[in-house]
Amino acid sequence: MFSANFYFCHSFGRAARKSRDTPLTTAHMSDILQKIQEAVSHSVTALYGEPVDASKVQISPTPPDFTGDYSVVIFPFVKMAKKAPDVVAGEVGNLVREKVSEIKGFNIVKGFLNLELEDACWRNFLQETVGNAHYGRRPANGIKVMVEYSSPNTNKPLHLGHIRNILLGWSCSKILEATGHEIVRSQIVNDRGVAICKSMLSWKKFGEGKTPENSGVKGDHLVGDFYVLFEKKTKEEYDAWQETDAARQVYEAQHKPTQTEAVFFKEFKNKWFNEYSTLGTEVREMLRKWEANDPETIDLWKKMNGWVYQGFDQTYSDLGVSFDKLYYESNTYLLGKDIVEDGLKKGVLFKKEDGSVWIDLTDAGYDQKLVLRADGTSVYITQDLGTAKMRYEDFGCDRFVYVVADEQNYHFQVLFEILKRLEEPYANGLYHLSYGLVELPGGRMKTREGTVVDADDLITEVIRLAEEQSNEQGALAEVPEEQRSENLRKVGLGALKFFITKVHPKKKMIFNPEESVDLQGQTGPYIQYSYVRINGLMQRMAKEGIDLSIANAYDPIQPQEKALLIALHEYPAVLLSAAEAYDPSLVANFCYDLAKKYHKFWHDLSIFSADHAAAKAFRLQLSKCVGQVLQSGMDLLGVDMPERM
RNA sequence: GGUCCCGUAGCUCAAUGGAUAGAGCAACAGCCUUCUAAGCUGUCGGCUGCAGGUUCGACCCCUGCCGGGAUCACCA
Repeated sequence: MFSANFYFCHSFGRAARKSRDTPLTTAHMSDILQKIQEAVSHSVTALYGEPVDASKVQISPTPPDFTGDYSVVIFPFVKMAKKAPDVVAGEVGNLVREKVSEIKGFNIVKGFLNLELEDACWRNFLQETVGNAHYGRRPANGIKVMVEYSSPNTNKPLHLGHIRNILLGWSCSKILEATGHEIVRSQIVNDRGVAICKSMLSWKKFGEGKTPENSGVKGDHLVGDFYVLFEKKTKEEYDAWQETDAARQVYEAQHKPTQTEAVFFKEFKNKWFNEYSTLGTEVREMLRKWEANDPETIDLWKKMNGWVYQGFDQTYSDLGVSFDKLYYESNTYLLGKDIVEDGLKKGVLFKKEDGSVWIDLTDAGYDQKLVLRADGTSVYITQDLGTAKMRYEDFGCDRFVYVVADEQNYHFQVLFEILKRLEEPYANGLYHLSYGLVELPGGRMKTREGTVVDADDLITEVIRLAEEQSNEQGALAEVPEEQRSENLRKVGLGALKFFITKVHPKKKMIFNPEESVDLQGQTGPYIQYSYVRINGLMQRMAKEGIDLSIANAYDPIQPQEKALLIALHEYPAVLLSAAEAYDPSLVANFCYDLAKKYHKFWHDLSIFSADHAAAKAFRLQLSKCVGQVLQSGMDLLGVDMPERM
């Protein structure tokens, strides 16, 4: 099937540059793709008389089944050349080869010009990369970005959904940082409102003085337990109420003909809570007292939120994430009114007869949206308008990334649109990193059905799985306990974090607690394992005092080695794409691909017992470089590498 | 109903508009006297939801359908 259009051109003019004695003066690998693009551009123009933008020349790694390192897509030039694709490829190939001394030869397959680079290029690339701890990273670009990646409520502990949110945000912030941005990591804590009041009231009525200290329950869980208890007590009250004469009268007077009693009372629950419930009345009273700064209520609120923060801090610390700036809703929920004032002045907003303030976004495909109630109090979006401005004033960031689930897409579209119309200076730098919800095999997680996967439980479980696996292997049997548990932590969390970050953010993901966090195959531990193998090599290398300087005498480079070199060479471009797309999954998939190639290399080729000293040195150097890049890439996902496993 | 997102192997996920759509899991069959087998190799598995269109070339872009989800609050 290849016979008609498959031929090699290796032999053209080889003699002059065949000698290995004098190393080629090559361009740095980082420049070579650009050099090829320019050469193609010039060649096409010279041959066919039409200008071609060098940056538009498509060049990509040659797929493994074909010979070559990089391939140029020739189809775009076929029309201007008025010749068959393979003829064009041959003509362009010859000219490009003359212009770029690093090209050893080329072949043509169905309109693809496959270029093979001199091994010297790759040896040089390895040498200049292996010592470079910053490989792939870019210098500061002067752009300041705030990433808000956690916005928990303080009435219950964090769950699996928060974990995806946190890991995505953390990873994005690391990727942006690596590509030269200055980062401010922020959290907005929803520390006020009716939810926390429910926990407070519940504790006050039924708590019997329980604290995290005297009960041994982690603070956020303790507060969450009282929230659940409140819901339970409310349900009991509601069930009892339904038996009363008052309930009967309400049902008789208000039910629709088609509604059974059960259906009616199910739908009536909110109304009942707001108008009939004793607990409802008490909790509203508590909220009122909070808003009135009642000292006793504020004290309780501070105490219980304090417990929650201790708990959150523990979970954040377990996940290895941190924040530069915390915002609290209790400080921001009144913000935004000045912006509304300003918007009215500018005529962007308008006031209805009742005094409420609105914006009309129907021309942008949205609806009319309330931004301030008639009584002058804020709604959700008012607050976000205010905090946006406050953040800008606090830090002067050029860009703001909100990591929030996709159920709030509409909210952010509207928010950004309003800020644009108000001509806020930061309005064009806003980005909603929207991600799909995490679902269980049976559907969404439901608090009421008790299917919520708790963050702390999950972390404990993945570490337990790692330990179980490790015990089967027995590899850590000799390792001191402290170091052992540290490695197991890294493996367990590596599995969890990789499992979550490898999925494209926009996609909703199915999380099966039984099966999802594998330790084999396309997983975090698979990648960590390749690092551990490399680490073993490095220790032995240090012990034996091996000199890597003869690596440059290695020849010829084997396909398994070339595959690694090409992958390593892609790394900086992967980071750039990931930063531009706010997409950690690109980095995750790159790391997996690199680890896979390394395992193959390990299996196929001997390292310490290589035939020649140069081969040994080269392979060690290559391994070291792979280890560096894997560590660097996984660090951007928040994954630490164990030394042993 | 309007708007937005997602439909790829039994399952979980990949694939800057480019070559024969790839991995892992599950199932089956192999590979440790050798640098850690959490590894490697092989077999099995597909009308990329359907139908058109644009293009030299479409999983990818456009249109229309069909499924699934989100959202359209003076909740956050």
